[in-house]
Amino acid sequence: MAVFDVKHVGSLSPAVPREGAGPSPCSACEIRSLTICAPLNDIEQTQMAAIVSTVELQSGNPLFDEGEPADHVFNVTAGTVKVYKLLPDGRRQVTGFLFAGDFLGLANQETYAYSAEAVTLCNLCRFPRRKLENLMERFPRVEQRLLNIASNELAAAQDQMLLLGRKTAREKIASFLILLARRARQRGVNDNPVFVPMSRTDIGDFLGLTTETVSRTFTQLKKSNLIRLLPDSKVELSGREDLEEIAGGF
Amino acid sequence: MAVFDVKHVGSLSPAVPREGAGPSPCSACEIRSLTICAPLNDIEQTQMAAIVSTVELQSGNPLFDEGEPADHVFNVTAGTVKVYKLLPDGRRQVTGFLFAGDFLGLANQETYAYSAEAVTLCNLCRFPRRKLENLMERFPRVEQRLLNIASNELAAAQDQMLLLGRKTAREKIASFLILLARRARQRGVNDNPVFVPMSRTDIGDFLGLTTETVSRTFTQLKKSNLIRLLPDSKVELSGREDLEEIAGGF
DNA sequence: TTCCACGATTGACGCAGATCAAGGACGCGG
DNA sequence: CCGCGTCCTTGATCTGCGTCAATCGTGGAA
Repeated sequence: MAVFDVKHVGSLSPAVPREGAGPSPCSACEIRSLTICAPLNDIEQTQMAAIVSTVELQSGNPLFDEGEPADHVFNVTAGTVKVYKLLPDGRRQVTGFLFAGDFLGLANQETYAYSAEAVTLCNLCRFPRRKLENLMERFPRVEQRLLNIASNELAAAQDQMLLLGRKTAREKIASFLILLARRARQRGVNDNPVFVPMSRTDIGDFLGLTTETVSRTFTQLKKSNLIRLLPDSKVELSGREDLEEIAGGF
Repeated sequence: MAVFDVKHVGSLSPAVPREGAGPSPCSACEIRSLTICAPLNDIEQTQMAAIVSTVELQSGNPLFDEGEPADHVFNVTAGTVKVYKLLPDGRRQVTGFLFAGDFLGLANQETYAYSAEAVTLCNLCRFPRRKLENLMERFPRVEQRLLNIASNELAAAQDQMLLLGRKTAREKIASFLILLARRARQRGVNDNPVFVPMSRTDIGDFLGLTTETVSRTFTQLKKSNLIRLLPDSKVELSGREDLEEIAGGF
């Protein structure tokens, strides 16, 4: 059973003809500067468009699971995705949340090293890995971009290790809120109040805490007048300076 | 004050002439297959040799500190290096231990995102970052190799997040010993008993534990007859199967 | 509107690992 | 050979967070 819909948008793809004969939708992509496509010129972009399809994923549905053949890589264009790893007994570690512009699926083994699942309704661009690799041989700038992305992710992973290994629950939650705000700002989205679409359980699994501790810590920060919990999963960072301080200057 | 010695070994470097007129020392490099130099042909290797210098670093000395201009990248050729990040109050998270063949210094900001320090007496190859970047433009295989390395590090970082966020002290220590053994085997080094050159404090800072807990957990594994502590920082993995089981199949 | 299911919150209690505090082992310099 | 510093180990105690258990709030279905 397919849990997501796929549309082929590439001009070379016969599957689902797009309307009209205009330029590929990629040329109108509003978040291109955030994506793997950022460094492409018009000609290169056309060739990328030829191998891309789009995926819509309902909240809670898996994109892929750890251990599956890593046949595709993705770029999130809308919504929020979580990626996570599991221990044999079911303990979960969310290793990241991905937003519009973020890339995922990088794997140099033949299988995905982690699972990915939609936190909200999502749209993604999907690239067959083989075809993207061929394209990279011809367009080294894509490879450079990918290396750049990987370097950034590595730096973020190290920050996260510092958080997981050495920060208290209060520091973890403060860091998390500041992180979400920064990522929102990067995307040009309102960063205060910040949109927090994921559940307490997901937040706990990201920060190495339980849902109860996440909830209690939110309450505690609320009582300290550092945050306010607003409707629609929004959190106002009332004391952003203090939160940054608590987060430990990362 | 310089805390490490540098020798220029490149044939184009006038600094310290090497003996004789033979091929560059890189051609005799015994661990090339593990390094960034693995994919190079003879011509490319000569050009890499032209920009490399070697560094010897005494145990305990810093290679670079977080925040310094990231002017060089390195390949460890002998010994063990630790990389770590600090919180403002001094809490430390060791994000990795590096052995012969491992690459470090990748940064797309202008400064290092972490500090690096010798755990044992070390030898490293040092490449000026600018020059390596120029070389990468001409030899895409180096860039591919670097992307490959970054992907591997990313996968390792995700494993480590799972460990830090969700494993118990016993599981962490078991995972750590198995990790060291696997890395030793990769290098073609004896993996049982495994050489554990780093201090209990360093291990604790890597696993998100205190030195006391590390020590107690070693004792506990010893009493369970899963390991034996041998002289010269060696640990025999007497119950390797069980350790793998405890580690949680990573 | 009511009912139901699921996530969030709060409380009571327990425990894994941190903290505080002594020793012990070992290597190194004199 | 001794003295000293550093790292390791072990013990006693403490505590932050996990666990277990209700209860609350909310949104969607009928």
